[in-house]
Amino acid sequence: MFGDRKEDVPQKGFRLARSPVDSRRPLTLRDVSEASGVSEMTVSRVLRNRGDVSDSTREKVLEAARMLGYVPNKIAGALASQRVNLVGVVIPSLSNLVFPEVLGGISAELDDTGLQPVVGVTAYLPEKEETVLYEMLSWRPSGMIVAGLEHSETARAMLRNSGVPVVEIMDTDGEGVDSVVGISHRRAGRQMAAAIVAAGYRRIGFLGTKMPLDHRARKRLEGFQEGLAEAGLQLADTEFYSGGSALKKGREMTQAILSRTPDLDFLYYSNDMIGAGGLLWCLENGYDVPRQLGLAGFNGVDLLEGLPRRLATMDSCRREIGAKAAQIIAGRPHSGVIGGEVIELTPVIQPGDTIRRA
Amino acid sequence: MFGDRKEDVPQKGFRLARSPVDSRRPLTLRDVSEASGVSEMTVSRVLRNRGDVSDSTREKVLEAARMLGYVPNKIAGALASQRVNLVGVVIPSLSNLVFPEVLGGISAELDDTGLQPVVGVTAYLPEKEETVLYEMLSWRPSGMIVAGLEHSETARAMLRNSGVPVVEIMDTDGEGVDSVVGISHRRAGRQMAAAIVAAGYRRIGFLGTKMPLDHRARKRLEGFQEGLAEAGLQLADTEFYSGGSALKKGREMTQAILSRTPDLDFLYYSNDMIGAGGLLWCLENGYDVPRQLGLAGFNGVDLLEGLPRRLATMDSCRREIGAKAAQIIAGRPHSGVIGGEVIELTPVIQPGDTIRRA
DNA sequence: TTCGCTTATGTTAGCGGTAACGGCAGCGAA
DNA sequence: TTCGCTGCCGTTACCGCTAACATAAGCGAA
Repeated sequence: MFGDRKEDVPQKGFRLARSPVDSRRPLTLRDVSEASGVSEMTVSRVLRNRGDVSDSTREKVLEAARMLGYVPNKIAGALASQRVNLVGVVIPSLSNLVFPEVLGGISAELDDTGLQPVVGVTAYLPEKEETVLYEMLSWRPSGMIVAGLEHSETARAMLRNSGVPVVEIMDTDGEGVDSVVGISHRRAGRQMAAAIVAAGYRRIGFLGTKMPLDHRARKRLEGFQEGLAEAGLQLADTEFYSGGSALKKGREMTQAILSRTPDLDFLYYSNDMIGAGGLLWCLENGYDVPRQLGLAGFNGVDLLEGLPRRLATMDSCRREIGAKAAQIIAGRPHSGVIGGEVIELTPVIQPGDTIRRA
Repeated sequence: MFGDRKEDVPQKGFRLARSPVDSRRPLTLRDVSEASGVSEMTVSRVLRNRGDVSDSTREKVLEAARMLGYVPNKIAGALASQRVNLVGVVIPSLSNLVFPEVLGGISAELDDTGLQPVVGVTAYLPEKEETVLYEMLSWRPSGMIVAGLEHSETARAMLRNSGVPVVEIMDTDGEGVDSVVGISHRRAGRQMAAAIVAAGYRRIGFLGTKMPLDHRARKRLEGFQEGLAEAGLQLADTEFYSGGSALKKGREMTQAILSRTPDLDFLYYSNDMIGAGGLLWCLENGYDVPRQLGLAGFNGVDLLEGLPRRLATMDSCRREIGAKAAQIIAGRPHSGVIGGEVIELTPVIQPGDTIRRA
């Protein structure tokens, strides 16, 4: 009553600037506690809805907090409680459309768990991935969801030592650090090869973006080749490109490969976007799709629905992968080190209108 | 020498579990300091590259940190230093393609400032925006970049009281809380109207997504109508839709509006994606574009490059907006409350091939 | 030699919260 | 009345790190 301890005793440095009139001083629990006449601890309890507090006190505190416009400091809270409600999500790109969808699945699943995703983008660069992981782990998140299984040894070590649950997503062809949720791209490639061969196509070309670090695309191609090999076939031609508008690249590559190898009867694209470009080009240039020339992409993006003809593709279970990954993180009790689950989802071929019906 | 204080005196609760053999105990500065035989402060200095440390000591410390796989705890660091290297970025959606691009501009600009963007998505919902802002502000970021100027009163208050620099982006038609970087969508609409009228079109229809909360689209439409009014015209018909694949919606809406009002000679779409769908539909159905029927969209997404004909559009300066916003945040000295800048960029019409040449 | 300055390192006191525990009414049962 | 319990709230001791202030050694100049 005769004077609050601490607060009005000028201490040092910037503390001096914190005169009671200075409304720009950041608010703390103490301000709320003084305004409502209870201890900081009680305020903390009210704001976190934890422990017993009488209704009347609760009201007072909430009112004071609202009046002051108090926003709790999670930094302090996290340090004290050793709990952080963040989940790191590391993906190679945001412009690929596929990744925002995975993210959508994660967010939706996390929505009522109190956990919050924080996104980091690697641009397909291993060094960047290391930086992003380091940065994220330094915030001691409750979990990490990382795209792909291929990481530098340093990155793997960081994840392993971090003590937080890790889920590697999108790909199951390989060894994970902890849990894994995804599809087998190798198998996906084989499956598509089988379907194409079964439909009677024989002169098959592959078109992809030149991304040595897109391991999933690479595995798909490898699987595809294996699948062809089983039927005694091999790729008749391939075409790679990088950068730029995928739709446009799809056109250009298609023109290029068909003028180089005119007798191709099927084009397999490493993703739907270039596939769509290819499809548009083929239709404009009078190809009889799918009789004369079959086409297929990969991913099952819903952009395809607006195309003149539905491109054959394969769903890559993106939302579901995100959801499952989030479930694993959310379900894992705090740092209780349980073994890594591996969940392999099975993509389904959507034949569309660009592959001959059996 | 005779025994480390603290560490080997069992204290209480979980501390007991922290035996020296337990390698899963989280590492702290202390571990590194013990391993390298210097004080925690010196380790801290080395890891942050701050203050004078002899080369030999630096080496020792770095070696120890590497050996142990130590990752600094930013939570503690931030609390102690009152500095957080995070910038909150709040956008309505990730699947709109436009927003990842803004984000790209922000990231690129922030890349060598030590600052890191953290993304929050509002799904165009004001309540969700409040939650996201609250959540972000509770981490005391160095700045906030928020899409749009329309926020709930609560949200504006939070931003104002937060004491961090705020940049509202994408839109300059209205009052901002602090700084603003964007384009005038109203003016953009007028400008497009003027161009269309100048090209001789008179029976003009508008097609947009039914999103009452997409204020920028609304302002564009209002500006467009104003522009038409100046020429003594008004919209001949409109069509709205929501949800689903934008490309497909574009087709459906185009078909709908043209069968209802067949004498339209121009269709203005609220974004490029539905515009692209419309373009495909028109071409397939034998419309003579742009002679008989002109088309235009908005945004200037590079997807358009792959279309059979280049859709007329208007660049929305997305990367540049992101870059400028990031510059403001990065350039603002810590919480030095300087006045809010307003930067209005000027979008340029890209006539493409779907509007008659003057 | 002494002073003053620089360089390299350690010590102390928090940052703003929360876990854990303590204390004290109020109240029904023994 | 006494005990034990529950409901409510406060006190204390940190969480892991860094700002600010010692401290100590080395060295050239006065």
